[in-house]
Amino acid sequence: MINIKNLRDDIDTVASALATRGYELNKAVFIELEGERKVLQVEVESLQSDRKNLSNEFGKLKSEGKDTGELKNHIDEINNALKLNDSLLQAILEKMNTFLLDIPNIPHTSTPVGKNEDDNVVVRKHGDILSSNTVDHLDITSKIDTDLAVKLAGSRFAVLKGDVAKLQRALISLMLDTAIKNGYEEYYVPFMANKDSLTGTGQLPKFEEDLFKTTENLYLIPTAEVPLTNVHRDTLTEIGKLPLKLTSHTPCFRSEAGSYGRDTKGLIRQHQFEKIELVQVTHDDDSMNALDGLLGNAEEILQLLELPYQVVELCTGDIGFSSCKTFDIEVWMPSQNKYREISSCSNFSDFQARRANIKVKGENGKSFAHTINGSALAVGRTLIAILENRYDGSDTIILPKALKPYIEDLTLSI
RNA sequence: GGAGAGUUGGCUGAGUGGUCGAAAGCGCCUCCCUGCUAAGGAGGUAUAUGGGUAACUGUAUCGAGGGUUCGAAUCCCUCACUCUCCGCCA
Repeated sequence: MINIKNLRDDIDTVASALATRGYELNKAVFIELEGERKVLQVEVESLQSDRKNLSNEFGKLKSEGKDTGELKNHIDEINNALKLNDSLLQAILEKMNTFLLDIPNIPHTSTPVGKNEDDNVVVRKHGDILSSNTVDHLDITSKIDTDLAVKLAGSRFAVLKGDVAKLQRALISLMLDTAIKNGYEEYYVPFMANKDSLTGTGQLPKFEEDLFKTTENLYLIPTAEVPLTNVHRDTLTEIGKLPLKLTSHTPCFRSEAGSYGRDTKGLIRQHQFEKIELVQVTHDDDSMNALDGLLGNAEEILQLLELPYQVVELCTGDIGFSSCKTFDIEVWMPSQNKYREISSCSNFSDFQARRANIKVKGENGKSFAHTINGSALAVGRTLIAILENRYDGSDTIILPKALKPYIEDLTLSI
């Protein structure tokens, strides 16, 4: 949620910043709602004040045994006016809240201006593309079985078997241990989240259709960002204890509504996938620094796994709803002959903190924290990147040395 | 699933119709005292938000929502959550 004060103070600046990300702020609606709000709020509060004073007087008269009839009539009038104005005010406030919840974060000034992903900026490339493989991961190994998953659940699921299932487990361990080494505390969290949590991180109310909802009014988490960030919902943290660094491995569940026909084959886009998430809660001065650090933590995994990748700075038209600044990491996918997203690292500034009430206590009082997160990494995509980049036509794949502590035999049967 | 108890400020915890934004203690801040430390003394210390250039001042908030009442932390109803016991269960 953006700060309503920014809208009151300088709506034109906010509107033009939001326009760069393709959001058209309805200035007329805001100005009208704000004008009505002000008048009604002043009226309601003044009536409440009157009632309070007169009620005290009423109590006095009563205790002195004096007549209260006239006073009661007066109070009744005030109450009637109050009831009317208050219901009008509540309606306005609700409209205003809906209006505010719909507004995305304001892009950071450093975010390149652009319309869509074509305007994203490649920041750096790492690792040489050595593979000349053109074979897709499903054709490389029968140990990723999507037909079987259709029987068990439906499309956009996968069954992993034998060595490939074991590889996934090894990757998870490597990623978690690397995160812990980099100072993140490991969490095991619920894979379902309530409405408050999902509103806190920004998935609700606007993106409910992207989520799986259970019969118990809980939602399956679309990313560990949700539980990890909400660990600190409604908390006040001493500035000296920042940054808070959390990590968790969880499955992620996404309905992929509206992505029909995209990436229908293989592990790229699934209803369920494993991910290691990094989350940081920082002071507002420090969040861009922290984002760089977190991005480096994610890149480290790709370097350990010897996978070629590039870092892309997303433009204003492509950053997510809650983000003010995002770097994507894209890994080389030989069968597609292009880089594909394997991590997305974002600074949310105080957007989530404001929704989730995450505060910092410093020398100059209390302020909203800044939250940052990123994947390190999406495990399914990492797995197929390893298979595809290391496939040489034989019936085995030699795994990168970094996995040695987690898998006894680096020669994988496919 | 059955029965019961509970939800008050950063924390513990009092408070059954008005003078309660709320006792007390802890914690925290400032000052005093004491050669350090510990102990002691005085004062201060919730959040959100409106109006105002400001000084200042209004309002709301005792889990959430509704009701009764001139007036609700307090009475009534609904809901959420937490805990205990029983049952079931990995």
